Amino acid sequence: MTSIEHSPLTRKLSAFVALSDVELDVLERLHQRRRSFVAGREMVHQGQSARAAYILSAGWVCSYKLQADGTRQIVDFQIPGDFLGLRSVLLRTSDHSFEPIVDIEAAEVLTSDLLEAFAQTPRLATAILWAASRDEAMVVEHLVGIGRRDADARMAHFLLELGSRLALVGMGGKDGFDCPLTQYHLADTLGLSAVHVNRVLRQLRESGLVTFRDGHVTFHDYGGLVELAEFDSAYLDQTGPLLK
Amino acid sequence: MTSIEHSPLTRKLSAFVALSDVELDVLERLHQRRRSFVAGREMVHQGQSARAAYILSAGWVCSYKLQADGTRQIVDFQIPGDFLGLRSVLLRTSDHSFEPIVDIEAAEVLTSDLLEAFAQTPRLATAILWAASRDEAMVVEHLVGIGRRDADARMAHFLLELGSRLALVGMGGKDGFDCPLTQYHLADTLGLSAVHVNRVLRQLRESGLVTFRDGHVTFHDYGGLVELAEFDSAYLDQTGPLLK
DNA sequence: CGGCCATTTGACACCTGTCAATGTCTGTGG
DNA sequence: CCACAGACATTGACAGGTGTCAAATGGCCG
Repeated sequence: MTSIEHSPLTRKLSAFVALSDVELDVLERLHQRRRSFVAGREMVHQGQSARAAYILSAGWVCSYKLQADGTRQIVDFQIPGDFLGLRSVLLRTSDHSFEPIVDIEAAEVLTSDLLEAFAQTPRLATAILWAASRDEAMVVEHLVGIGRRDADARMAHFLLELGSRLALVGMGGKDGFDCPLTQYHLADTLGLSAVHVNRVLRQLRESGLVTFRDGHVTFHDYGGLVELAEFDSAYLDQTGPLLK
Repeated sequence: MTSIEHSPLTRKLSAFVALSDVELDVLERLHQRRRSFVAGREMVHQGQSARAAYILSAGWVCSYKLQADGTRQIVDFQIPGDFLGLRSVLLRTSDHSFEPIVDIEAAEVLTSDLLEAFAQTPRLATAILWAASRDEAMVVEHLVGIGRRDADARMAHFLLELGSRLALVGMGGKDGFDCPLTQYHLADTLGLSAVHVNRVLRQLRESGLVTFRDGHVTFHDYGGLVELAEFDSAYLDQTGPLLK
């Protein structure tokens, strides 16, 4: 049905697996229970046990961990088409907080509905688990970035990864994308101070590589960025293990 | 059967879920296909698609990613009782390499055997997935450590976490544990240089907190270390979501 | 207009990396 | 038994990347 306009999640999964009409239908039905959250107010606090998962349909969210000394480390961002708290419902775990960066729209998915959908359409289950697995690969890549790349490469890599993810749901391309993040978000993501983030951004801009300004990221020299970041999108692109 | 001596994995899972005799039996049967690997020789190279998973029964392994510039980032360690490449077989993903740190003993688990075991004993499946989920939480905590802790706290946190994990399989306690890692391993894990690792270790030793020497870690002031690292073992201890 | 927030910039300190040399131990071969 | 090579650990000197502190700028909104 509605082959005209699909949800971002559908769009993303379809890029990797050809889903049947039945599967598409089940997938769309997971989006029924719509909810909204306002920017800035924590959706889930770390340690709180999750009741449901969400499929983000509009807006950006970040997941992070707070430390006793007040600093925070952003672990990941969720953009339209991403699951939010998937693991937390399958197994209560994943002890971090979620905060909408802008006002968001999300579909609430009850554990029971999800399991039922999985039972009905195993290929859909595999596709969703593939997506979850890809999220994990991103966390690992994030770890590598913080551990072994200097600030410039880290920033470049982050922007490239974000661009690729957004492109997958039609929200950007090799020329750039809209981005509601502040430099503080970038700092908490990359393990830098906000001041240094600003310096790095200036340097990347003055090198003619990329501009981050007024809520928009513009790639001026995509190839140059890729080289600086040693960006290899294999961990994002891999066509699923399931294309049977 | 053999209620006398269980495998480390059994021991670990039993700390969180009371497994029935049937479940214990299925679990032990997963250990039938024994294999050995020698220290230093890469078991799996990143990008290579995995045929099977392993349950480590003796020895230490590390999983890491190599970068184009030759540096490496260790993502995680596997100690006895840990799964190795579990995700890689369920879904081909998790693009990193594995290397035994010492000679190891492992049980090879074919995907089919694993799925069959899961089908037979759902509670066992949940327990194993819980363990996998805990591994993920450790990666996240690792990320936080590299991003937001200074070298001293990072080292302290790492040693404490390792100690807790080992204690769970009877290989250490609050006084210390045997540890085959070199300072280079620590450096590649914590995102530091080997030289700086040495400085940090010296400082921790001279502060009377912990000694790392001759393959053994000795906690001299456990409470002090916990405070320095802001170590909160909640993400390790959480009793499963499944104790029904 | 007057706060408030994000951004920007400069000065300075310090944590950490790099380079280079030395020490220790182990295993190997003469 | 000794000489030697190789791996790991240790140390010092120095440079540089990043954090911190402080202040100025600019946009947005009540």
